[in-house]
Amino acid sequence: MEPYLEKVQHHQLFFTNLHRPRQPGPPRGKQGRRRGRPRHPDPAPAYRPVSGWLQPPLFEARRDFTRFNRQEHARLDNPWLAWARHTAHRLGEAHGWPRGVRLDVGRALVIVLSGHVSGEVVRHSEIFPALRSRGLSVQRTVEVLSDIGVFHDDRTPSFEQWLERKLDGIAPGIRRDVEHWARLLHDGGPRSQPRDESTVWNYLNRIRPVLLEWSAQHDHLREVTRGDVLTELDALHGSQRRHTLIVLRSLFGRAKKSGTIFKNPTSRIRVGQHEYGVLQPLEPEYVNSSVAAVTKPADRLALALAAVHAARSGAIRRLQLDNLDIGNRKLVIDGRVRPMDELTLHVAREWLDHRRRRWPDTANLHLLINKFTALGTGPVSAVSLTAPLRGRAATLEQLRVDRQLEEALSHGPDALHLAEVFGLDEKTAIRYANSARALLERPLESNPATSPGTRGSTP
DNA sequence: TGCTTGTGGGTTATAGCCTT
DNA sequence: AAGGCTATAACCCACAAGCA
Repeated sequence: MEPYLEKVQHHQLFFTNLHRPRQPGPPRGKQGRRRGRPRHPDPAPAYRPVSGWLQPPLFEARRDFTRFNRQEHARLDNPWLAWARHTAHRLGEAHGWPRGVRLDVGRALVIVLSGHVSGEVVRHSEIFPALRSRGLSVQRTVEVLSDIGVFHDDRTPSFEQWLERKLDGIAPGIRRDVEHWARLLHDGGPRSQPRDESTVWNYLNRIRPVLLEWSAQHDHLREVTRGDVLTELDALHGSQRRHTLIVLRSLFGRAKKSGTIFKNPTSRIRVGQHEYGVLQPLEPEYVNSSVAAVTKPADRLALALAAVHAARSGAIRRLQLDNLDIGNRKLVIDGRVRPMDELTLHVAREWLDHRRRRWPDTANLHLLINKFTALGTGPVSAVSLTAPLRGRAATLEQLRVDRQLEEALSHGPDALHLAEVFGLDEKTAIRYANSARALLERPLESNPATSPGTRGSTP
């Protein structure tokens, strides 16, 4: 055993009792949350907390690691540094960090921990400028520091910064209720589940123009009348109107519950049923253009999964290695077992070969990984999956819709069959079946303007 | 070991559609 | 009716690779 390990193990005991962060914090909704990254300007980078926070000791001066000089300041015998290097080695092995990353983390730890003494914590704001200017990975270093329990994350959560920006300009009396409502949506409460962050973004963005307008006329939500709400709604159409009403209902419902308003001005205003158009099949040339656009093994596999198995991009990202059973030619997508066809089998083999060659040591169990996620254990981001088909008519989602429609057309418009094959909700399956029926009745009529395939793009 | 650099891919914000 | 998911664009970070 290397000499420093003995010291270090002593410290480990000390540490586990005193400084190791508590178990991961309260459950916050769905898995696969993204960890935000610092955003410029540097001094107050944003992030989303993932686990318990350590409180920093009071009155501790902020250190300036940017002046660190290896010759002058390195103290390689510091036991904390030794323990951290040992931990980095362990984490690196476990996650298959490439040589470059391991060396970088090693250098970063020397900078941060050479002068470290017991009881101190290392703040994100202290190390970020020093490591960034030297091109060292802040994220991997933070992983090691967190593991040995000396890291304090002092970044402001990105949600807070976002909320502050969005509440700006709203009259104080209204703002109080809106802020309370938004926080409750985000964090959850005694009788309220925490919502997905994107839901909160959507909600507040949707009604912000309305709130700004009301801020000019009213001081408090209490003064908003049913007439005010109707006026706002009259200016909107379609899904804009639907959503605005739904969100206002959510806001006023909360305000009523907490007693800040007496009467809910949105009650008994009908949202109305959403009219769905007939789903249109994709033109073959759109599909061909997308197929031609994907050249990398991972993208080809994603395309096959969407186009053949009607998998949603979220489901593709979540796929684990053991969801793929090459031997038995089976595939498990979101819990549904599907037989694997020739094409999928082929691109899957291609990808697995590539994956093995490029990241032989990765500890990530997800089927699809990239150079970032190979170092950790999370899924790839949504963007990385959808980017190759950006700007094309046949996106992953469109290919998926097309596949389901095709099944309905070739197998007959049978909702039960669709629900079974693709695991669709009954209502959704009926919608596909209806579209198929409409298309079968008038197969020659096709209007590209209403086709979902043309959404957001100019072919 | 340390420095520079190109770029693949990540984050954020927003609108619209899909699912339950 | 409510909530969640996806596509997209702008912006920019982190990694890999090359070199000294």
